[in-house]
Amino acid sequence: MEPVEILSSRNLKRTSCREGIIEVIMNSKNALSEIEIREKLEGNYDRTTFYRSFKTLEENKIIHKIVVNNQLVKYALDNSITQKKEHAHFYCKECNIIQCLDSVLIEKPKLPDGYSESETEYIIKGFCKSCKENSVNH
Amino acid sequence: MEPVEILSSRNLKRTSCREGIIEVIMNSKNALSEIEIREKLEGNYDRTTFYRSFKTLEENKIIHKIVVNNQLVKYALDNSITQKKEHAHFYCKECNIIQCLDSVLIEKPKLPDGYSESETEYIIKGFCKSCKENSVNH
DNA sequence: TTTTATTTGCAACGTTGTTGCATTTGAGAT
DNA sequence: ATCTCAAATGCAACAACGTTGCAAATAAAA
Repeated sequence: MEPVEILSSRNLKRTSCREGIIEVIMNSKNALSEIEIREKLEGNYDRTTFYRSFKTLEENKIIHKIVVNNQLVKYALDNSITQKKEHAHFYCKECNIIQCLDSVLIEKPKLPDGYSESETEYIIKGFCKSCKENSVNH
Repeated sequence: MEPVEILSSRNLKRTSCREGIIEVIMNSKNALSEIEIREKLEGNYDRTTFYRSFKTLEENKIIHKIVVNNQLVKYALDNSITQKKEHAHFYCKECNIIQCLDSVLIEKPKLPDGYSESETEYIIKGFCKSCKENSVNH
């Protein structure tokens, strides 16, 4: 599915900023931060526009925000686009990459009586293979 | 265990700020934000001191930082103090309270070959019982 | 081409968190 | 009780992240 189709299917205006963000995220294997997206993007947009675009895309379930910690936020395509099930993410503390752990699924947990769930974040932090191999302490 | 004992067991200087933070967190049922802790604290400390105290307490596994999202961070006692197993947390989007879900344990996930895990965040967001009951749409 | 609601860019602002440095303080030694 | 010194604190300045209001520009439909 093309970025333009995704936008129009949600009745969102086709603007180059939105289109570009979707395209960059689509073409990336891993989740990307605001800065990483801006670097890969053609045009030069104001930070405000960026934040508002992210917000719109998130509200319309086109992208998904992954909060690694209070200082690092990354974005990936929403499951409704990728057709994936709810899954955990892996964050490498060395190379700062986030990848989907498609095999670690998030199951509906048993909540206390009367509680309801809307979203769940499951982030596993550690070191990826290449960072461990290149590390000094082995 | 008293705050003073906890500090000395980690070879940390006993300062009123550290002691106060530990005490406030100990006496709270739920995780607390920086502002909530400051409100309940006797003395008046500089924000810098606060952040450095949190950092020290976290590094020494006395408290644990729970990142709800990029704008909200809360602190709770570390599992090494509470003797609890790794568990998920519930965040109510209405009253902003975080509580431990002691019954939702975090199991060691199967990671790709060569990967290692150091910490895991599992946060379930939604609405708690009293907020759902008091809500308009029912 | 005209119209209109939406989006963008800019300026200003608020919050969160960090750094460098002088001063103060906790805690062990005297 | 006092001295000593590393460690902790307070202050000022700064950087990054994110938001708001408003005028100008633009997408999309008439």
